[in-house]
Amino acid sequence: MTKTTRDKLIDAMIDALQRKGLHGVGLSELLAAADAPKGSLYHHFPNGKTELAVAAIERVGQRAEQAFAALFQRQSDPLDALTIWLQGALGQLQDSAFERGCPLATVALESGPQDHEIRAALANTFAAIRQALQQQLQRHGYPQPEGLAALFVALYEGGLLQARVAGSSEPLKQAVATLLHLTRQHRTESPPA
Amino acid sequence: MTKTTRDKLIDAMIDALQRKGLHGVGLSELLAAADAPKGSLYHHFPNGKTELAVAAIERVGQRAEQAFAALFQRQSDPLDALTIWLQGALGQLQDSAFERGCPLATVALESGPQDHEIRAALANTFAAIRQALQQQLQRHGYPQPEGLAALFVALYEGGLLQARVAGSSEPLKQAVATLLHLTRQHRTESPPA
DNA sequence: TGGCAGCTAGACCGACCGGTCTACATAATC
DNA sequence: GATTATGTAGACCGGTCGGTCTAGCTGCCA
Repeated sequence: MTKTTRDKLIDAMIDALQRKGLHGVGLSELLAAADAPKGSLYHHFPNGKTELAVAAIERVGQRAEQAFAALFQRQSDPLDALTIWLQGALGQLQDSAFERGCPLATVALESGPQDHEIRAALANTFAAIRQALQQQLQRHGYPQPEGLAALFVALYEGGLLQARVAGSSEPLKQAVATLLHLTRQHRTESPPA
Repeated sequence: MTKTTRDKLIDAMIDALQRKGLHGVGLSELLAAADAPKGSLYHHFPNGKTELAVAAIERVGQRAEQAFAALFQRQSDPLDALTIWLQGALGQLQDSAFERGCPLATVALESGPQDHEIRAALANTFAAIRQALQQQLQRHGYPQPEGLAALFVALYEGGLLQARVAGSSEPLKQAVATLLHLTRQHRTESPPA
C-alpha cells in the first residue's frame, strides 16, 4: 500500500501542526517532508495551505474517533480508556523529546475568528470528541458527564502544554492522578441507578 | 505617567501573543501597535523578536503573581480565588469575540526544544504559578495540592482553548463547575487537621 | 494512435519577513 | 559649549513566504 501524494501531504501537515503549528511551517518544509512538488499541493488543495490544514484537522478527528471507539470497546470503565489515551499522548510527547503534542491545540490558539474554515473544522472535531466522551461517561453512570467530558479534554490539552514547556511528564501525571482520584471517589459515593 | 517605548513594545507583544501567537505576528504589526520605529526595538531588545517575546512572557508572569497574591489575600478559600480568576479570563475572551486567550499558551505550543530562551522563560513562569497555587491549596487543607494545582492550570489552558474554538463559554463553564464540585465534595469528606 | 484527464514538476512572482545600518534628535556630563 | 550616552527614525538588505502558471509525464479509453 503506497501512500498517495495527497495522503503524504496531509500527514506532513499533521506532523508539522504537532511540532510548531500552522504559522510555524513553510510550504517548502511541508513539500520536502511529503516529497512532493508545489504543483501537487495546489492540485489536491486549490486553496493552498489553509485547505490542507482543514484536511489535516478533519483526519485527526476521524482518527481520534476511531481510536476512542476501539478503546471504549475494550475497556469496561471509560476512565480506564481515558487513562490509556492520556498515557499514549504523554508517551508520544516524551519519545519525541517534548516536540510532538496535540495536532489541534496549536492551530486552535493561532486561529482567529476570521479563519472561519479552520475554526469550523476545529469546532466540529472538539465537539465530536466531547460528545463521544460524554456518552461513555453517561452510560457508565458518572455524574455531570458533560462537564466531566470537557474537563478531561481540558486536562489533556492543558496537561500536554504544561508537560511540553516543563520538559517533564510530572505536571500531567500528577494532574491525571488527582482527577482520577476525585472522579472515582465521587462516583463511589453516588453510584448509578 | 507616559509609557516608555520599551513598555509599549512589550504590551504590544503580549496582546499579539494572546491573539495569534509568536509566529503569527510580524515586526511591522508590533511596531505599528507600539507606535515605534524599528530602531527602537533593536535598541531595547538587541536579540530582536525573541528577546521581546521573553520579556513579554516574564511580564505576564509577574502580573499573574501579583494578581494571584491579591486574590488569595481577599478570598479566604483559594477555590473562590481560582473561580474569580477563571471568570476573569473567560470574560476577556468573550469581550474580545473569542480572540484574546492566554498570552503564554500559544507560544508554548509553537516553541520547540531549540527555542531554549523562550522555553526557559515559560517553564519558570508556569512552575511559579503552579507553586503559588499549590501553597494556597496546601495551606487550606486540600489534599494532593500539587496535582490539584497542575489540574487547575490545565483546566485554565485547556478550557480557554475549547471555549475559543467553540466560540462559546459553555465548555469551560461546565468543566469548572464539575471540578469545583468534585474538589469541594472531596475536601468535605477528608477535612484538614 | 490520437486525445484527454489526472497528476507531477518546478520556474517564477510580488509581498513581506526579521534583521542591519546609518543618520539624527535629545539630554545628561564634564 | 563640546562630548557622550541614550534612544528615535526609517531606508535598506537578502531570504523566504504563500501562491500562480506553464510544461510535461503517465495511463486510460476510443
